[in-house]
Parts: sequence; structure tokens; C-alpha cells
Amino acid sequence: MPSQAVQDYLKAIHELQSQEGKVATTSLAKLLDVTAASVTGMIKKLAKLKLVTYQPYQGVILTSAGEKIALEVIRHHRLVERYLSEALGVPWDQVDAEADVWEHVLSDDLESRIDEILGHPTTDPHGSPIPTLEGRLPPSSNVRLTDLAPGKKAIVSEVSDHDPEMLRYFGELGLYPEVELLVTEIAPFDGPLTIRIGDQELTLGREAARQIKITIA
Amino acid sequence: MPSQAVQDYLKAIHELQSQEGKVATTSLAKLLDVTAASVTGMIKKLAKLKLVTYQPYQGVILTSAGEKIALEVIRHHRLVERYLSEALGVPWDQVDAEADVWEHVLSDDLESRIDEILGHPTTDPHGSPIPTLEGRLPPSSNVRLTDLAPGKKAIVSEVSDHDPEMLRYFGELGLYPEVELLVTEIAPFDGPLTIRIGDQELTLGREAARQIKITIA
DNA sequence: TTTATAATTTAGGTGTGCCTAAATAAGTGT
DNA sequence: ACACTTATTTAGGCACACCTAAATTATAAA
Repeated sequence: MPSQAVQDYLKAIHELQSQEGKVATTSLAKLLDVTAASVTGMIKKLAKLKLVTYQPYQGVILTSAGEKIALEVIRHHRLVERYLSEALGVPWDQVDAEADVWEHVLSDDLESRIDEILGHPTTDPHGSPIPTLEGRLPPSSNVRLTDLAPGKKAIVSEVSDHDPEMLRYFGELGLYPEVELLVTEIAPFDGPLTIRIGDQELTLGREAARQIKITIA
Repeated sequence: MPSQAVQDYLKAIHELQSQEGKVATTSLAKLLDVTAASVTGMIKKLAKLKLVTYQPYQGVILTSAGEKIALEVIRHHRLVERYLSEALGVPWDQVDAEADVWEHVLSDDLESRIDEILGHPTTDPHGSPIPTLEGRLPPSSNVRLTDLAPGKKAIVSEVSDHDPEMLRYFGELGLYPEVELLVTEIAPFDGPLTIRIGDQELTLGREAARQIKITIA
């Protein structure tokens, strides 16, 4: 396995690629919290290792070798998240940070033991799909709560895991994956949404609602 | 927390110190599988950090600050070993290698969760005592199976965990911590021991027997 | 005491992954 | 076509933890 830094870069590129297509040096720098100069250096290394293809000023994309590794790392990450949450009771706003470390030290043997014990789970605690052992990533919904029209029912499929504070907030509101909800009102001018979960009604700002992915019921 | 390499050195020094008193550069080099020159460099660093006291040609000993860190690392290591063995079913000849990695990435939060789930265990799967949170290491027996006279009963308290193959061998023989045994015969000229466990009789070479610590029943 | 062996230290070097500062290229508005 | 801003790259460095080879010092045996 490549170094931890290489793994982190591949994972980050994979994530950005699903949004941006070609990934710019600067976006990587922002996500990884290093300087753009450092990213350029690492990208050259990745290109030499045939893990990305790279045109100066044009961004990078993963090769299939790079994608394979990225998916392995993501599998480790999400499997560990699930394990931490389920077996050790770690709150869902903390599992991401812990998993960032543990994903790099999980042996194949332990991976399969954990997978077994959890009963081969398909999603992490935030609803993100866990890549299979063969490297296939189940598709996830692209519909966001903000896309829903008033009066429509939906099921939460995935919540963004990048802001622990927002996760705690979602937790308090009962906004977990699998939860069914109904949009009762959307205020104009990018205003808040009013939604109903069970018999609870609550208001959600546009920014927060954008972080919630759904499937339409 | 200091770097992983520093932690590994402190742990190694602690281990050798309990046997040698002052620890020679060369013994450290052998244990850590690096060159003596590298050890000298690291020792100087540790001395500057006030984690060891060091006289050239006279070996090193841990300061109390160094010992504190060493015991934390050992606590992590042995707690993880226990967890891997008990919760994930990892065979006892493999837990040491896995724990060598995991000991460095265990957060305080996870440490206490694991400790809780296991019910505050006091030994690892090989019988070695787990240092307490306050940094106290319960004493372990210094009597080895080779010290026992024929006809004496004893309880296995600890087996050496440094050779996976020997551990598998002990496992096959049923030589685990807590097991009661009786020495029936010791062949002269450093010959093998014959011991009885329950109603099973078996023969054990001197080298293997030396790796087993006991308490006299 | 001399010599042989073992332990230790010095000096110089490697690879990794990050940094800053400065140079260059690309994209945008007028 | 111009300046201006932003993105990207180059160049030079740093800290870490390891290495080899050679020099030095300590210890033990003859």
C-alpha cells in the first residue's frame, strides 16, 4: 500500500472528482489544508506512479489504478465509521475524525472481521455507501432536500459528514438516514424549509437543507 | 504526544530496562531492528526531551516523564490486544503485530470506551499486566516454568508474546494464562520438562519452558 | 601492557511530505 | 490589447527518522 499521504490525496481527488470532474490543484489544497505548491509536488509524484493523469493547469483525474486504491481507502473509512458507531458507541459527529486515522491502519484481516461482525453493511452512519471489496461503489442519491417541492414526502438517504457541529444539530432534530419526512412549506427568497417528521414539525435553514440527500418516497 | 518513533523507543527501553537495568545502545538496536548509529541519534534526542538520562557508553534509563509515556503506550498496546482478541476474535499470535500499529492511533476517548466494554481488564491475552490509567504497572511473576521443581503445581501467569510461532505452539498444547499444570519430570542436562495439564501429559523443551512465567499454586 | 573485540560516535546522505517566496501562466473586464 | 486578479508552478529549504562507512573509545583476554 502507498503512503498515508498518497492515500489521503487519492481519497480527496475521488471526492472532488464526483463534483468537479477534473480536479484543480487549488481545490485539493483547500480540502487537504496544505498549500497549492505542496499539492503540485504530490500530484507529480502521483502521476509518476500512474495513479492520476495530469496536464499542467488542467487539473487531475484518477487512473483506474488510482481509483481502485481510493475506493479501498474509502471502504476502510466508512466501514470503520460504522464499526465505531455500532460497536463502540462513538457519536456520529466524531466517527469521521477517528476514521481518518484508522482507515490507514486497518489490515485486510481486520477489515474482513469487522465486515463480518457488522453483517456486511452497505452504508456508513451518515448514509454514504460503502464500496464493495471488489471496488464497486453503490450509487447514492443526487437529490437534495432543497430540490423537493412542498407537499412531497421523502426519505433521508445521506447527510454530509464534514461538519461535526451540523451533525450534532441534525441529530437533535432526528434527521438520520432512513427517516421519512414531509416538506410542508418552503419560504421564498432562499428562505427556510418547514418539514414534518412523524408528528414533529421543524424549520430548517437553506444551508442545512442543502446538506441532506434524499430519495423520493 | 511525541512521534511514533519516540514512543517505540520509550516502550523498548522500558522493556529492556526491566531486564538489564541500564539499557545499552546495542540492545535497543537489536530489539528495534535499526542500526546502533540510528539509536545513538535518537537517544540524544530523547535526552534533550528529558525522557531519558544518558551517559555515553553507560546506557540509558527512562526519566519519570519518559516512563509515564512508555506506560501509556504499553497500556494502549495491551488494551488493544485484549480487545482484538476478545471482541474481534483475532488469534493470540497475531494480536501483538496488529497492536503495534493500533497503539499509536488510539484516542483517549476510544481507550476509555474499549476499557469500559472489556470491563477494565488487568491483563492482555498473553497474561501481561495492563498499566492503569494513572500509570501504575501491576507486578508480574518472575518465576519461570524452568524454575519449578518436579512434583510442584503451578498456574501459568504469562507467556512471552514475541514469537508468533511459539504462541501457536503453546496454543495447541493448551498452555494459556490461568491454566493449572503439574511438573512431573525434568530431564537432566538441560533436558525437556514433562508436565501434566488436566489429564493430558506433554513434553516441553527447555527453551519453550523458559518463555512461560508462573505463579506457584 | 598489548591486542583483539565490542560498543559507540561522527559525518555525510536518503526519501517523504510539508513549507515560503518568487516566477509564470491563464482568465476576466474594460 | 491592457492591466489586474487568480491559479499554478518552480526553486530552495526544513524536520524527521532512517541509512552506511569510518573513526573513536571502552572493555576484556593473553
